[in-house]
Amino acid sequence: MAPDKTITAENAARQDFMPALRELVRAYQAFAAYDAAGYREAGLTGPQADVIFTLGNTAGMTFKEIGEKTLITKGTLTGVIDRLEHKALVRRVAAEDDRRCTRVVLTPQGERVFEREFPRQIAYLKKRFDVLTKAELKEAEQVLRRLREIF
Amino acid sequence: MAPDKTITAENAARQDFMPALRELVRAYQAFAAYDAAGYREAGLTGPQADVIFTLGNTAGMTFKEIGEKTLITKGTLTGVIDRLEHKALVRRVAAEDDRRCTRVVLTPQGERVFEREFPRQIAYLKKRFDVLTKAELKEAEQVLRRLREIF
DNA sequence: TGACATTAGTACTAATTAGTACTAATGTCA
DNA sequence: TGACATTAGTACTAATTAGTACTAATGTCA
Repeated sequence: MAPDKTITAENAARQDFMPALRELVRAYQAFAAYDAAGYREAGLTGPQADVIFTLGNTAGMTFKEIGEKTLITKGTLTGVIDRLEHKALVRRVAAEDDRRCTRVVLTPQGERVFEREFPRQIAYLKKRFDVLTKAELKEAEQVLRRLREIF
Repeated sequence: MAPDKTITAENAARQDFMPALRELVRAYQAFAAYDAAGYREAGLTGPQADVIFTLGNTAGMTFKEIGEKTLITKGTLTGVIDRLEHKALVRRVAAEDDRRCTRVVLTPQGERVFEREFPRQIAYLKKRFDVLTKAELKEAEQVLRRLREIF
């Protein structure tokens, strides 16, 4: 006879996959907290840093493109770009070819922030990842890709 | 001679650890999106589900304890508990021993939501995790614990 | 006892988030 | 051409978030 596999409020937390799930959440939260501490010192919020780092070394992007890269929905992006524009780090430029689109471009001041803060943030993250071997990094990449693919 | 390892805006994105980092973020985001679709159908927001699921099968917890379990800061928690109280799913009860503390307890209605939604959400997640073998789950758990520990 | 530090929760702010409704512009196709 | 669908961005809402300032209660220690 197969054992009863009905999930109840009592046995739910003891499913086989729960330890892996818990560690996924914890690992991400640990990373996110460390990451946030880095760009907060630079005076940027998470989404603001994300947009600046995405626009760096490009000729600008439309709202749609920025949203696809950063996973910020367009409604949210309006406010984020508003605040970056207010800080004079980006400009809205009308797209020449499609008048529905707005291109967002780093200002010279925004480029300076990118040139300074992006390498600083990467170096800051590298301090922690440096304790991992190349084999560990490769294994993590593969395991995480497998996890992503199940959704 | 050692090669120049200075991180610049140009080479930052090509650091060894970037693929693993990218996959960590993507795997978590894929999980979070799937998870959110589950409890949204139950009429709960993420933090609300988190609190209900944390309080289930307990005699209630203080704000401090709930915050530690869910990683919701106390300022945020006030509003989350307000809304759950407004939905009549939890009650604030004065703690007997320490008058600084408030205990938060599921109402009978809140318990019914827990009994119904917690197993449903776990079963919903299990559908995706079921494609992984026990060995894959174990490897994921170990790799993710290692990642968490570097922060 | 009384000064001082600590702890718990609330009030408030600015920013973010997902989502809906909307307008303007563009594309499709009979 | 003209109806209709699609696309891009904005306006708005409710909820969440981290953070600061605050009050009430408690603990510590001379």
